[in-house]
Amino acid sequence: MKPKKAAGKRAGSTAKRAPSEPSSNITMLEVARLAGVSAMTVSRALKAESSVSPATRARVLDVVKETGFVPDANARVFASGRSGFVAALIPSLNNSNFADTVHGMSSGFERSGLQLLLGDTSYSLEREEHLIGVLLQRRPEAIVLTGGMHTTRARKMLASADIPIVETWDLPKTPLGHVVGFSDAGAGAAMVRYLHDRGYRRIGFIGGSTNRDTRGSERRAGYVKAVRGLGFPEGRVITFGKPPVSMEQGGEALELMLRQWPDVDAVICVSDLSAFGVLMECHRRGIRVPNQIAIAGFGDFDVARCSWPRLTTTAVDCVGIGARTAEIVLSAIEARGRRETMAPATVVMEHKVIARETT
Amino acid sequence: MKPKKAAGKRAGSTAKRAPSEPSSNITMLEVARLAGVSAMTVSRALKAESSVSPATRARVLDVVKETGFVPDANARVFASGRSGFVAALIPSLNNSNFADTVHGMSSGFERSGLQLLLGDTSYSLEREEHLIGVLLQRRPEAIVLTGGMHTTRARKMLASADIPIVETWDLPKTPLGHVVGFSDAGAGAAMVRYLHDRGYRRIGFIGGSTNRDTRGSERRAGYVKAVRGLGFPEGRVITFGKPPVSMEQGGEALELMLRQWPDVDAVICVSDLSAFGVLMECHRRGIRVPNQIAIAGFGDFDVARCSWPRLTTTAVDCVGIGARTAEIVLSAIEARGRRETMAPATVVMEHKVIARETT
DNA sequence: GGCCTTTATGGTATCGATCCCATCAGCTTG
DNA sequence: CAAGCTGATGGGATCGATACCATAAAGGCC
Repeated sequence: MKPKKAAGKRAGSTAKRAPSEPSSNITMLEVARLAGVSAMTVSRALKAESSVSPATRARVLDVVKETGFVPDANARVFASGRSGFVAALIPSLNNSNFADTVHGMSSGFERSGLQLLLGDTSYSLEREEHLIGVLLQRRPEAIVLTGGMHTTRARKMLASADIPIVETWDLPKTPLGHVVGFSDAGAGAAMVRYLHDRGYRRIGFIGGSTNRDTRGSERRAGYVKAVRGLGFPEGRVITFGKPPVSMEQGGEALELMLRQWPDVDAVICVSDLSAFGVLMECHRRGIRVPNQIAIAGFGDFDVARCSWPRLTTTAVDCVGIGARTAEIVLSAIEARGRRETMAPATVVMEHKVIARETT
Repeated sequence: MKPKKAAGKRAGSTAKRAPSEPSSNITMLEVARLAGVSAMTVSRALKAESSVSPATRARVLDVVKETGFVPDANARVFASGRSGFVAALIPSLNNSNFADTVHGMSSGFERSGLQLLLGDTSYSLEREEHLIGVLLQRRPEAIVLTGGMHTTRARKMLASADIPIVETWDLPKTPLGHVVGFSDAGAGAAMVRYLHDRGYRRIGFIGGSTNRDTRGSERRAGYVKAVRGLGFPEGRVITFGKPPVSMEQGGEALELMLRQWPDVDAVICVSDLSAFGVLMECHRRGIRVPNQIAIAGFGDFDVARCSWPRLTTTAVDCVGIGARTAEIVLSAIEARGRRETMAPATVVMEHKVIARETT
């Protein structure tokens, strides 16, 4: 009744497996048997740099090819203690900026064999907390977060997970670990200064109505501070819609802006998407851009580079954020392999105003 | 020397673990010991619907909370034979249409506890093949592909994996399993007919220069066939750039189109992105849209809905593709749980022309 | 040629949770 | 009140690959 491991036929054990067990039941032991070696040797033959004689390796790889054996990563993880996963949480997959960062990361992990385990928080801290709980069960070797705002429980879970953490896009005041980000407030302020230099004086801001998007709120805060610094006591801020603010909402926000401050001569938008919405709405209303109103966005999306007229925006190296994050994760994991702990790194990325035709 | 499982102190075993082993070493057995029950009871207490007395469950959950115990999904997978993963391969994360489909899927899986394991093929069949090999090692319970084109080796791997397969977005002639897609050729043809009905006669097509994007090629094929059907022997096709064709490339393609066929009165673009590029280029050149040239896109991206003038396009329910795919995957997995095999399903989604201001 | 080092390989325990089966207490039922 | 049933719980085996250690074989050196 008890098929021990030495048994050649393993079919008997399938009766005890879960219903979803695939019928193709080729294991490393089976491959080993067919190649006339031990399971250990098969394991080594499948690793690139381990010590197996060329003849043995060839024989094993032949059998692997014949049988179509695919090693079970779950068993590997279980035995080796290394999951090969890096968990990454982003506010939205459907955002070119974050997609670029994901791309930068995944390119960076390509050679190391690490695999991204993605989670989409929909800009919600509760969803982030939930996803952290779920993803940590997979025992990722590191975790990458977007932003520096997290629930208390999330922070607790992250702390006890005891893995390298990278917070991206923001520059949190009390980082959980490593940081690769930039100053949104600085970006907001820089755009105000740029517009002021170009002669604009009645500068408004259009953004989301809640603080769900902390990066957007920071940009707004930077705007407000800069405007005050220039001697205009009051910011002309229109907050509209739940983040992320869409193109359409940008157009609607312009309506509100013009009603409240008809004399506005420049509008900074929380992202290029809303800026584009504003621009198109201006076309519809026959408002000349930039003569009557100047428009600036954020993010240097394709649509900003290609619109007519081309949108002035703030560019951040989104792919670079991902690439730097991957580098840090790799170093941290490597350090851990040497039983060392990598000192928390903070990488501040640049943001720069890209002056185009709308200002 | 051999600490058997009955031993209370488990610290001795850590010396044998891999270097990356987290120091927080709380296992289910540890929780069980602290709660004064068996590991099995802890396991049951953590599952919602299993038979544990309320008192015991409460005691166990208390200990879980205190210790911050996070169950190891890898061990669970290993013991239960169910990975809880569904692998999904998409051509590009940085595409609103595919991101929508991913969103539809992940919403559909939300309640079942299945987790998406995403791979980005960059429109490359070789990368797809590679990713299939990598992802299958994680023993996903189902795999979702985009399109019906796959390498021979990929097909072989998928067949021997013996899990439910869903091909999305296309309608492959020889499906690997289930299908949730629509007819790109039909969409291309429908747009030609629509433009013809509106009185346009010299209709051109702008798309990518290779067949990497099979969906784009299908749309083009549908266009060519429809144009011939209307009695115009030659299509006016500009192929430009490697897919996915960007906004900027759309503008450049217009240049080529006008040089080769200056009399073109309508342009169908392989996607809204290139259509938008064409539209903006028209603005730059002072070409009136739709009076001098009509423009149609594909995909009903935000930018089409919001541009000035608004872009005529073909809408497909991208989120719906994901949602239906999730339903099918869930049914197939459930059927497999009953040791049945679900008959291959084919869901044909609708596509419809959204007439707007550019035509 | 004997001794030591290096290389190739096998044996065995092990990771942590779950499955199957056994058991036992407390109830119901005729 | 015995027999049968249901619900709660524990025991032990198990999933598949890898770490560690042992050992055999091959080669180098004086």
